[in-house]
Amino acid sequence: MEKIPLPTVRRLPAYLQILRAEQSRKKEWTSTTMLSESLRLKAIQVRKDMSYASCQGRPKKGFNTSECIRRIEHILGLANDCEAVLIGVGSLGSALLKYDGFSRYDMYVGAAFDSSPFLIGTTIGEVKVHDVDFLETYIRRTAVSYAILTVPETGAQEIADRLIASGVRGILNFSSTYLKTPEHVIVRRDDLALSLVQLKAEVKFHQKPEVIISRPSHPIT
Amino acid sequence: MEKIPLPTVRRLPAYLQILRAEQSRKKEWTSTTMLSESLRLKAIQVRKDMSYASCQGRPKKGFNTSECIRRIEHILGLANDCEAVLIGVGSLGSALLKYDGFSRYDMYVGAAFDSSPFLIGTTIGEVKVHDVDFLETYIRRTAVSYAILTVPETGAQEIADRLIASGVRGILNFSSTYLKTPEHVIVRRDDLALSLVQLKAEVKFHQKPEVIISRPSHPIT
DNA sequence: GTATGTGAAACCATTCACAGCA
DNA sequence: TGCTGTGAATGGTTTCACATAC
Repeated sequence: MEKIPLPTVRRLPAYLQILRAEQSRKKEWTSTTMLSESLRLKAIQVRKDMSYASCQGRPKKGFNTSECIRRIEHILGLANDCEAVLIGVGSLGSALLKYDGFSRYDMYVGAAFDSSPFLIGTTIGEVKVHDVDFLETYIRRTAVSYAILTVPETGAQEIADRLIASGVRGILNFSSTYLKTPEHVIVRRDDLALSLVQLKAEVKFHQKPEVIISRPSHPIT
Repeated sequence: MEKIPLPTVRRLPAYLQILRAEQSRKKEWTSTTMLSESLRLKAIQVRKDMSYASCQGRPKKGFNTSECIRRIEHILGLANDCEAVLIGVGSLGSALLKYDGFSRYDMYVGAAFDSSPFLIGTTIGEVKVHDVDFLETYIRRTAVSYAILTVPETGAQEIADRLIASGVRGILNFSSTYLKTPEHVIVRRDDLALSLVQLKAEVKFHQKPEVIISRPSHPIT
């Protein structure tokens, strides 16, 4: 199989979303043009990505929607349900527990953890909140590989260490901390403030580039 | 002034965070080594970024912390406070209103908007919730340039259109919708489910690359 | 004609190698 | 020796040009 560039892999979920929408509208074929217009990407890039993903289309028609969906789902490993745990049931943590979007990619939050006696035992958005002392036991028992970290900054590193020691391979970190983790663990940092300031910086450069930045091809928005 | 690569611009806020922490610890000088270890970046990359940002350091000492902070703040345009509005006071919207991290980058949410009579008039985390009908008036009056969109998918495009018509230049979109926007508006999409599935995909490729992906140098985690 | 497919070229970012300075 | 600074080389991604299929 061919080598797929990381940026391409990151765009695949976006294609998947559009393709699924097309499928639910009973469209058998989806063209590059359609995908590129929906996602604001250059048509040529979509075609190249499809080619990397070994999706094959037909001239004049486009790509077979269902087949393409299957290919992408396979590459992303979405075939079967995938559980994540969430640690830190503050306002952001609670919002994520109520969030229903994860199922779009066949993922779900199976359990939440906190140390507050007021929260332990409660259920938020169908997810039960456990005592954080139970964290290691739960992860080992269920062999969960992914964790969503919504704890205050000060506790983030400690919890991360415990997650990793218990076998977690991927951490979605919403705290502003930069976690120290071993090579084999992937951390993705989703810093809300950072998102906003990056947006601001890009707007600034876009309108009056007193500092000139390159705009090779912006990521999917 | 020199052209700064977009990836560099995106790393600047991270440097800023570390530099500020150093400053508050009264460290006059900050070295590349220190920055690179904190952020898990290669030292050479940090130096190159600093060079792009026209920060100049001294051999053996490093970079002057305060001066470097000023440079980066200037490039990112953080000099003065910057307001954003938030639309959609659901659970995620509320969490963001209570979130106190924006001030790290001298930004704040000045007003929130929703259509629910139960929310209009209330104050969440010091931010007042207004009737969404008041949106255009508020934006025009205060000349706000940034908006955080935490509305359900179905309403996202309509609100975006109204924001843009009122003069907003940057939208932080938390809905899963891909917005159609004119060239001059920057949209940054922060899809929570997408983050998790991207994390999963990267973990998958990292452990058993049946599909091989390139790993040039991952973004800051 | 219209849309896919692919090797080559262009472009951008990262890394290297080595220079300079305290 | 330890750290910054920079032009050149490398590596990866996007884009182009053109071939191909219906």
